[in-house]
Amino acid sequence: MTKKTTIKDIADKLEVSPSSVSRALTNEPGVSDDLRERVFDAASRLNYIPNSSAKSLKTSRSKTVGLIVSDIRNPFFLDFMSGVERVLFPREYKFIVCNTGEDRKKEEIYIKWLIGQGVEGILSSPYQDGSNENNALLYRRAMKNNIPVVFYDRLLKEIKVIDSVTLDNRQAIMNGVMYLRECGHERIGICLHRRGIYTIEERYAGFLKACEILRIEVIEDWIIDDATDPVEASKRLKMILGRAHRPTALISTNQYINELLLRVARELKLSVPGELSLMGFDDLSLNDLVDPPITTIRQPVSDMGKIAATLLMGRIDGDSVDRSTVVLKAELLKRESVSVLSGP
Amino acid sequence: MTKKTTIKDIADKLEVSPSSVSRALTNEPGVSDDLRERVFDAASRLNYIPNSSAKSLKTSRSKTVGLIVSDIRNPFFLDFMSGVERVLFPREYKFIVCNTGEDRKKEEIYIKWLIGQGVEGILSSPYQDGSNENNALLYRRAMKNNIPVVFYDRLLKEIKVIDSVTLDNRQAIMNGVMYLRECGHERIGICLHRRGIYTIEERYAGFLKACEILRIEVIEDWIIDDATDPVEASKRLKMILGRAHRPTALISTNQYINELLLRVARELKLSVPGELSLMGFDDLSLNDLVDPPITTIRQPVSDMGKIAATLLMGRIDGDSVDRSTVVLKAELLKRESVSVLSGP
DNA sequence: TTGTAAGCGTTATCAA
DNA sequence: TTGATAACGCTTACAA
Repeated sequence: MTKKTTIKDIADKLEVSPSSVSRALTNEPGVSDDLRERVFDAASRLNYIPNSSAKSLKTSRSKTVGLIVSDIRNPFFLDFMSGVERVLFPREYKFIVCNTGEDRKKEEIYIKWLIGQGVEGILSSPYQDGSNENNALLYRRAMKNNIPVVFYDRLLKEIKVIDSVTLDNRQAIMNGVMYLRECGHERIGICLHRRGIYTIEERYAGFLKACEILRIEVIEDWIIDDATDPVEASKRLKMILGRAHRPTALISTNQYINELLLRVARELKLSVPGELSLMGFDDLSLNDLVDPPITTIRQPVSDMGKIAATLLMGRIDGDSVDRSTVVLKAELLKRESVSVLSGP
Repeated sequence: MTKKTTIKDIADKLEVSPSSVSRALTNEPGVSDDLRERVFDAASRLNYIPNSSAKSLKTSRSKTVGLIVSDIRNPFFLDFMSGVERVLFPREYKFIVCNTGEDRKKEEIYIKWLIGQGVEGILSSPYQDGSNENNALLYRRAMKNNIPVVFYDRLLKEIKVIDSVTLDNRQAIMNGVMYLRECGHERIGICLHRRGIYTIEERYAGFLKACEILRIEVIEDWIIDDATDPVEASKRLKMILGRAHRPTALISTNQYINELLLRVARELKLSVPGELSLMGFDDLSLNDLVDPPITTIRQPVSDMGKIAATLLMGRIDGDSVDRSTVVLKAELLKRESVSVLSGP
């Protein structure tokens, strides 16, 4: 095991002072070209790698941001992260991924750790459960400590000072319901992933609103309000679909549910869309290779990532514009899992 | 903007020395229960968050590891990361995700940055292109600096001292080819994602080996050796499949290719598996909802993550056992995209 | 049990 | 243009 090279090693080797080496390395003015060159040369020969702990301790700038994700297994984050990375990397910012797994405590641990790490900003999809428990306090504290936060995908309603990028979830579902209505569907159910989560609540609200406008009767029983346990959710779904009076169309609220719905339909040997229409949420490229290709509400996820990262970079650069709340539009990909009903 | 609370603030408030506060906070012995309690109390009232830069500068332990991934958009990493996270989080280790996007230069930048960050270990799926360019030197340097490295998914052949977890890629493809042979297929093509990549080369070698053993003729023309550009690859595939003498079965080497193959078959209106059999690689849960459900070679990805992380933790704890090279077995999920050919 | 002081690797201020 | 020195926030001998 060799010791790591430090500025001091370079200084000793060149018989100059550490401060000159530092100046040379950071491209500060006030170093002769000759010395600068010799420093760079020695640095590369000695395999010098700057110690970011020391650097960030001294300058309190770490070129690092935190990315808090609610569930890393959700394909959503693949696209989101790649959007984020595309804006961060060219600016030499790195990001630390923190997976909270929808656990408030974990989120808390991570926020504190990120602040302690000296990140210059935080991108977060915050957690909030049915009982309104959340980490608003911690996000406020980060802001107070001059660490800008940008929320993406989800909001914390009580915080009115944090930039955000979200989807127009209500409108997205409303468009979906309207499309179903156009296709003749009046018996519509919805499968919510989990109550309390911002996006899910918004999507649910959009559903209710659309039903109201279109005078579609909302059947309590056709609303699955928790699909975190797929086995339980399947059971309920099967019960609902097993009855004579059953929905002709089901709306999903994320990619997990898309699959769940499809599987249940298969198990029940219900033909899709013949006997049951399905509308998905979140598009995976496989969704149109599925049997049948699923009509899906698609979010511009990668754009969301780029915008969130861009907002954050702006704040780090000291933009003092008003709070930005970007709301993106969803797109309805009409494929074949929704049937056109002829008569009533 | 408020200033962050430091140990010194707590010390001042309590009128004790910073060292006592430090001892209390880190649960070191030699502090009275009374003082410890008061310290914790003050820390929480002052919203104290330890500064990890200072801590890691001093102790050179950061409780952080680096995770280098070759392409963050590959669903593989979802499962892999969640496996990693499951072993790291309980041990209070965090991980920094570095996406190299199959770019040697980016990988280099990240490795250096990780070392500079003071990570205690690195999990990496290293890049190596056709011309054998890679960052072996840097990984060696990390090891020399006492930063253990564990390779997963891919290896660098010239490095014989680094722990690894990989799939038995050759056997995986060999089993696939054997299965095709059992089903009566003798005209088999393969679509490689990109030459030079360790896993792809291994899978290709497995293919050749199986063909040799089973006396299957290898038709050069039926080997797509670069599918990084899907448009180009589609064209070639269409040419091959458009001819009278064409393969009856095609093997894929990752999830991207699975989709590509399926799409091409659709465009050509070739029925699968009637006119063309398809064997996928890497399983996505959607693969069995696709039309037709795809027979797929599945890797135990999440296990790979757990094992890689466990090996790394072991090294960090100072295990000085010999190099571990864990090789995992793939599983062949027989679904419906492979037909059984009756006669010749 | 508590305090003092040095030092981790940098950068920034000031003086030479 | 260069060098000495202090400081960032923390830990850790060692002394009290």
